[in-house]
Order: sequence, then C-alpha cells, then structure tokens
Amino acid sequence: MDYQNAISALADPTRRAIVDRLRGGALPVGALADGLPVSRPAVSQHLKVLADAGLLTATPIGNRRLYAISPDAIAALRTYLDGLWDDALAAYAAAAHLEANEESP
Amino acid sequence: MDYQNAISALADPTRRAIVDRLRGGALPVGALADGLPVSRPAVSQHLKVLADAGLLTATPIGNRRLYAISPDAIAALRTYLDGLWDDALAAYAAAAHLEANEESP
DNA sequence: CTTTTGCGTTAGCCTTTGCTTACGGTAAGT
DNA sequence: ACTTACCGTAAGCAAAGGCTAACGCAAAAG
Repeated sequence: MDYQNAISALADPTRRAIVDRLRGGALPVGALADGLPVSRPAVSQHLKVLADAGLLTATPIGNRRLYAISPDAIAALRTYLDGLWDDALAAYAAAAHLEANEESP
Repeated sequence: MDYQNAISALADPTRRAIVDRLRGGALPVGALADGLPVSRPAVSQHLKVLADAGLLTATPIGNRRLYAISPDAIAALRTYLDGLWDDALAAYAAAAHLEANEESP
C-alpha cells in the first residue's frame, strides 16, 4: 500500500531510535525525548511524520499523548520487501543458469 | 547488520525505480537511464549509493557495467522488519491485555 | 482562579542531497 | 590511429529536511 511513506519515515536515524524505544510498549512524548540527543519539539515533529506514514498511533490520555507502533505499515513494508526478495532470487538464479550454459560450446 | 544504509538508500523514489527496473535481471547504466526522468550521471550517482549500501552488485562486461540486485542487503532488511513486527505485535497484545483488566474493578 | 505540566506548531537557520553540466578515461568499431 | 559508445567523477546550484528557539493551548495541580 503506502509503503513508500513508511520507508521514507524510517530512513532517518532519529526516527528509527524513536521506533526502537516504542518496541516495549507505548510511551508519552516526554519519556521519548529523554535519552534522545534532540529537543522535545524535534521529537514531536518526528512523531508527526511517523504517524502520517501509518507507523505510529497516538492516543490522548488526559494531559499527555501515548504513542505506540502500528503493525499495519510494517506489514506493508514486509510485503514490498518479500516481493523484492522473490524477484531478486529469481533474477539471480536466471543469471547463474545463463552462466552455466556458456561453458558448453 | 547494515540495514541502516539499505533503508536510507531505498528512501529515494528514483532509487526505488532503479531497483524495480532491475527486478527482471541485470541491466547496464544506459538502459537504466532510458525511461527514467533523470540524466545518466544522476543514475550513476544513485547506483553508487545503492552499491555502497550492498543492495546492488556491479560486474564490468567489456565496455559496460551490468548492475544486479544483491539479495544480501534485502535479507538484512527483512530481518530487521521481522523483529520490529514481532515486538509491535507483542506490545499490541500487552496493551490489549491491560485494557481488558481495567474493566474488572 | 492561578500556576504548572505536557504537547503541538511556527519561523528561521543550516546542513544535506539530488540534479545538471562539463570533463576524463577505457573499450569497441572503422 | 581516429573516432565513437559507455561510463564514472567533480563542481556548482536549488530544493528538501532536521534542528532550535519561541509561542500558544488544554488538562491537571495548588
């Protein structure tokens, strides 16, 4: 589906660090900013990009907002990579087959 | 492994178009540049990025250079995404479990 | 009601990056 | 040997992207 935005979002190292921090479960913005080498507004901007890409979901809990990983976009990425993987292996096998035929005059 | 460079390389739309064109098999630079909306030197620069990321292999055949998809970097990307997928599902299940417990006073 | 906490948003700066133009270098064709 | 393909690289430029500082706003705390 929209794997293009997901892969662009995961290209930034800071955004990958944010996603890695959410692997254990949902976290508010302040807890995410602590430990990251950037300011809290920067984290907020990254969270917007990740949420727009479908990688994250935000649930307002009173004063704060809990961000969690959404499996949907990850599934789209895996589908794209699986197709790329299959085609790469097929092209690799075809090339090896051609090379083997060149040894027989 | 080196999945970080691979995901950064695939973030660019032109580079994804190049990889898609190589799904059927290896191609020289000129054939890749034809059909793409950028010039040949731009394609050459993208090929360098993709090759440095481990996504492509270059084999000189006489005057030209054949570029083909290398399955190795794709495997590293799939490993990363599989781990992310597992953690996302586990966190999702844990959150659902917590929510269910809040209905029992 | 006032203060504090927790976030999102904007403006502006600065670095990164993708593109083109121009050039150099090697292999094939004549 | 001379020309013609085919390709990589360097310089230079315009666009994109990430960061900080400053502001505004809603919910909790007092």
